[in-house]
Amino acid sequence: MTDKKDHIIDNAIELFAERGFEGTSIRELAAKAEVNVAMVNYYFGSKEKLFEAMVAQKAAYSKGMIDEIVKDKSLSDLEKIDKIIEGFVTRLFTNRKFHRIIHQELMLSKRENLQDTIVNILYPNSAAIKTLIDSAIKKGTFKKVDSALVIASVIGTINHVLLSKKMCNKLFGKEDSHIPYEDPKFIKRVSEHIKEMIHAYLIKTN
Amino acid sequence: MTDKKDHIIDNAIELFAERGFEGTSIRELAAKAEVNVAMVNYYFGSKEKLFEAMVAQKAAYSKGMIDEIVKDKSLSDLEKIDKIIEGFVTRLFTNRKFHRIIHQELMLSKRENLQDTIVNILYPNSAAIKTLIDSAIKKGTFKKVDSALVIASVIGTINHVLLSKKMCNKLFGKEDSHIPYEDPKFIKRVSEHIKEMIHAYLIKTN
DNA sequence: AAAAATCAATTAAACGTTTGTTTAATTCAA
DNA sequence: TTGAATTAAACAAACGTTTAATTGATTTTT
Repeated sequence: MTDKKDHIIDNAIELFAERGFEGTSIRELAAKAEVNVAMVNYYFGSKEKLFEAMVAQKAAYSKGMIDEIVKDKSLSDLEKIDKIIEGFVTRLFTNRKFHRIIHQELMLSKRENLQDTIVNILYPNSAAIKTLIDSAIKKGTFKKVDSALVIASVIGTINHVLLSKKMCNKLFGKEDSHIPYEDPKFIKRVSEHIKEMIHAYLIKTN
Repeated sequence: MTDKKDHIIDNAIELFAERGFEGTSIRELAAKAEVNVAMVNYYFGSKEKLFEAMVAQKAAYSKGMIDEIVKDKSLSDLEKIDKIIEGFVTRLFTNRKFHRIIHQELMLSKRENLQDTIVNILYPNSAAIKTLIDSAIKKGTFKKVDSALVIASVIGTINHVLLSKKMCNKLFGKEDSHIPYEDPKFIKRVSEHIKEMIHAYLIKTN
């Protein structure tokens, strides 16, 4: 059943996010998912193919949204940037475990084919924002900024909060508890910060 | 000889950065460093202790600098922020392979003791900047910003450029070549971006 | 409706490799 | 002659994967 494949993938996401791909054994995974060791290879063929199946299934988490916003003619450029930031923060926070796995993978030089797959999924988002910013600069709406690095700042800020867990626990004074990644207030706090910072940088003051 | 220990550590940094800790075998490392497999355990005791020795040796890469800048009474708060950003960018770019390893480690939930060690090394930097920003806000020099997230933006921007290699190759239009991490011009481009963005956000406009 | 056949799902056990580590012998300079 | 450095070989454990047998529900045949 597809049901069971999903169940294995869900458990794999948990383990890969916490222990890494090479750091997770199929026996650990089988134990956590409460299935026989052989089932993983029966359903997916191999550990690597399980990984690919996971990416294929969860890839949609960042699709579509941005294009819709960019095309919306009722929004100003700045309103579009705001909506994109909000969407980004919400989606990455919601899918943070998968996001963590993706970034572990992007850091390494193993499985380069898979890296290309991931980049092909994620990059269009960055490209769309870049186009938006560059055209607004040409129009004279935005200041002449380094658009590639603006994107690095937006995504980098989110990533730092999401990925460097222990570090940010201290930074946000949550040493004994946890950062409330699920709390809408915290999510809003992050997206408001990014929006305000980017506003201050993009908007001409004269 | 300490000479040979360093030689092993240097090769370990290369491999760990590219293939991860679990993804690197002692045999691969021994082959690359051109030493016998047994030498790693002879010198370091175990693979994990090799990792710890590596961290201990390279930890100093971020020490000191910030404290000196913060204490310098000839600098304004904004000048201090600028100097700190420049120092951060330069140091992390210079030690980017080690930095990559550190962040692989921070993402995972294995070897928690080591994580604490790393956080204890890196966090004082973040804390110092936070104190600086918060006191400048109290003085009225800076706008009332979310200082924890400002730090996330500074470090996050650098990390995104340094860690998500394939992604940033595309973002910076270097698909066929490489991002010139060693090029002073590129390093300056990054630190100028961060400084300008943070300026726009921190400085009161009235 | 009962019996037989079919086939995907599931299992425990074993497969051959690779892993980190250790041993015991050897080299080699002090 | 001593003791650290170095080696090839072996170690047990863990790894991803495969096998071959069994289950159990569904379909086909009687």
